[in-house]
Amino acid sequence: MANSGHNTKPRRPGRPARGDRLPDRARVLDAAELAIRREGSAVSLDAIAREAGITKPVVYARVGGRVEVANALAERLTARLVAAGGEAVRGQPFGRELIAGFVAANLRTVREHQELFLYVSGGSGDDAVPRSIYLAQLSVTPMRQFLERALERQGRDPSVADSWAWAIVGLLHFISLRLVSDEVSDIPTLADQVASLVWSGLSDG
Amino acid sequence: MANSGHNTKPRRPGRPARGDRLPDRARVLDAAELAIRREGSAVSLDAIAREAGITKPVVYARVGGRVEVANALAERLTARLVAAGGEAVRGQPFGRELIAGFVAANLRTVREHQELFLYVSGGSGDDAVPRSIYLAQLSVTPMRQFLERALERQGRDPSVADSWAWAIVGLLHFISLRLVSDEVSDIPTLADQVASLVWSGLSDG
DNA sequence: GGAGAAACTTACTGGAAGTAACTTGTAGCC
DNA sequence: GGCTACAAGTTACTTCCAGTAAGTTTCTCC
Repeated sequence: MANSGHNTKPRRPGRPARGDRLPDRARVLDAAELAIRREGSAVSLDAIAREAGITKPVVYARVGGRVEVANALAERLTARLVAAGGEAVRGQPFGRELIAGFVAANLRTVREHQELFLYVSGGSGDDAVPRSIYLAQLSVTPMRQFLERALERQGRDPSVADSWAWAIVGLLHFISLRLVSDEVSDIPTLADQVASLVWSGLSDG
Repeated sequence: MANSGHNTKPRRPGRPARGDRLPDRARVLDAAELAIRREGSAVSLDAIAREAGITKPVVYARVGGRVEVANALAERLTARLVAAGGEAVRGQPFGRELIAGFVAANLRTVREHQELFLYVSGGSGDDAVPRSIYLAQLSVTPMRQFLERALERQGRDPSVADSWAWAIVGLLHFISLRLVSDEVSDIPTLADQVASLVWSGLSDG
């Protein structure tokens, strides 16, 4: 991160000399995450650009407008969530424990990236809902595949996997919201409670 | 609705004659719903005011700014959702059928008020998340009470009711998102699939 | 009947997204 | 080697919208 920070004096206009390029897409998104951490989820594009040591049109060139920035960050966050969840279930036998571990891994990841989570799940702009759906779909796909395999191993009908995946992603989303906003802080307990619902359901069997 | 419509010529400034007041809070919110139906969830406060036949400062006087309008509409929508859900479960024996009916009632209500649903669940502004939480809490409270009673009747520990209520509300929210955005249209099937998850869970017992 | 409050409208302010216009450096070409 | 075209930036503008201040009319009450 050669040029990060907000103390860089404004460059003269024009193409930079000596072939040195300004921050690339990944750096801009890094800076965006930093700006969000610093200023919260209502951060402006100008602030993001400033954090990256560049100006707004460069953000547009590298990533795009508000929508694209938010989508790109949503992809990053989702990738981390999927990775953490996958890590947590790898090699575990299918059962309540696995689900609790999966939920806990998700919650820990969300807490690590609280402001980012808040930014991508609503952030600002009129497109919060389309983005929510986009964000959700990124999680839904691996979840559905996982459920399909699990259901097939159980000899049950896998056609519900898609609906169940959406349901579980939504469930996780709101539990995460509760975690980052409310005063609920005990992740293991919370994860266990959620797991008990998803595993056994409401029936008293 | 004496003065609704957008074709009213602009009044002269000043206090209206003959003691007739302009639309009250409820009328303004009615107009807001109408404007949302017409212009979608990115509607501006000016457009809402115009729809009500008034001007922006009156919206501020009656309801408040963007946040307050969105919250007020969220309360309305939630009230309808809670009413529809309560109606669906009244007198029914606790079981999978009841859950499916409850979910279906929710989904039908959301579909009736698609744009309103999209407006309150993200709409615009930086406060989408606080509002999501507020909106959720309105649903969570009755849901928690219902679950507490059900769990007690089953002789189980009711302390999970709060987490479960959040989980179920989130689940419903995303299933609703999927309904209004995706091409999923068959509410009974969807409701049944969701009910099967919430009732029996993932365990193959 | 006049002063002050009440209930409006118009007009302004400020911030942020998105874009046009300008500036500087580089590369290819004859 | 100079000239043209393009590449890669910044500055400055436009537009839109939320929120608010200032102005206008009517009502009320002494």
